[in-house]
Amino acid sequence: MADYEQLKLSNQLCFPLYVCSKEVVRRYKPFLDELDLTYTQYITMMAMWEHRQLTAKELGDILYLDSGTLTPVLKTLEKKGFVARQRSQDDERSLVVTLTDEGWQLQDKAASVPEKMGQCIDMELEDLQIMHRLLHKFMDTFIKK
Amino acid sequence: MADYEQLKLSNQLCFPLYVCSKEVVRRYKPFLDELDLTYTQYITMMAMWEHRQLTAKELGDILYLDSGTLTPVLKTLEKKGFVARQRSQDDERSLVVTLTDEGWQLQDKAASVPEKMGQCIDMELEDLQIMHRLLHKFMDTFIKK
DNA sequence: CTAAATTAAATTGTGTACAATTAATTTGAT
DNA sequence: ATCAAATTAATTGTACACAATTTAATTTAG
Repeated sequence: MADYEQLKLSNQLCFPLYVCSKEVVRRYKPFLDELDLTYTQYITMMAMWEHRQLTAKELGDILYLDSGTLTPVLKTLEKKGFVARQRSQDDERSLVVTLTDEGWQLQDKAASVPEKMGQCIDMELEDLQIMHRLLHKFMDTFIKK
Repeated sequence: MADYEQLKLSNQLCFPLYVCSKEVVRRYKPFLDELDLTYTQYITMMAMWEHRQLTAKELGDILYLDSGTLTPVLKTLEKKGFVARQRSQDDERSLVVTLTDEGWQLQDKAASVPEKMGQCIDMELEDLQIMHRLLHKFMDTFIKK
């Protein structure tokens, strides 16, 4: 007789991870709508604000996204006027992404988003800190090649 | 001068949640390929194995998915022969989902997936347990209406 | 008792995600 | 120096995910 206990959703680690992730992204929506950004576009902009200039490859490494996802996201951000895309002069294979003035200005509007989000999360700070630490520890095990 | 420190990816809770969720789902893939299931189809089957019979509404409540996602997933599972879909006799609005023999048989093949996944995760059991507990605590704050 | 409100699925439209492939460029080993 | 191997984006195809709308059935209020 097989042990099906492990097949229950409540015993999985992945399922609550998947649900919490989706739920938090969903709660960003009203705030990100004001910036005309989706969540994926938002984290892309966050990486750009922090690094000023990145290749598509570097963005993919930072965001854990491949070109199949990033290419359309970057084209959309370009269309919205927040970033510029141009081939690297050193290496024609590379796509260099930079922020436009409008992209930089958006950072001001975005500055209040983390705090607003914090108010949406009904959990003790200590628990959030532990979760933050464990998730980063977990991420560190995803040895990126 | 605005404080942009909070806009760094490393200070976010959502970003590692989002990355870890995607990575774990990605690691399920080789095991789920053997069952001819995607991750979404897998958690749907897990709910069905646990509850034997559910309406689409109940499945959505359990899996935190809406009909826009579930309808095509259930149609695919029906096409693969794992579930049957039929209207409730009590309430024609409701869609009752049941498992086929093949759907039940799949549970045997799926029984080893959780253990195989456990071996893929390079983190101490204690950390995983804490994370599990905190994620469930977090989920409990998503007061479902 | 019936019109209005509610509920449940399905549909539509947009935007990811990711695997696999393709195309262009660069690198490296001989 | 040269060509095979590696690297980088882009493309293609499949499958979600969710907001918003639509359609049909049921419930509720007056």
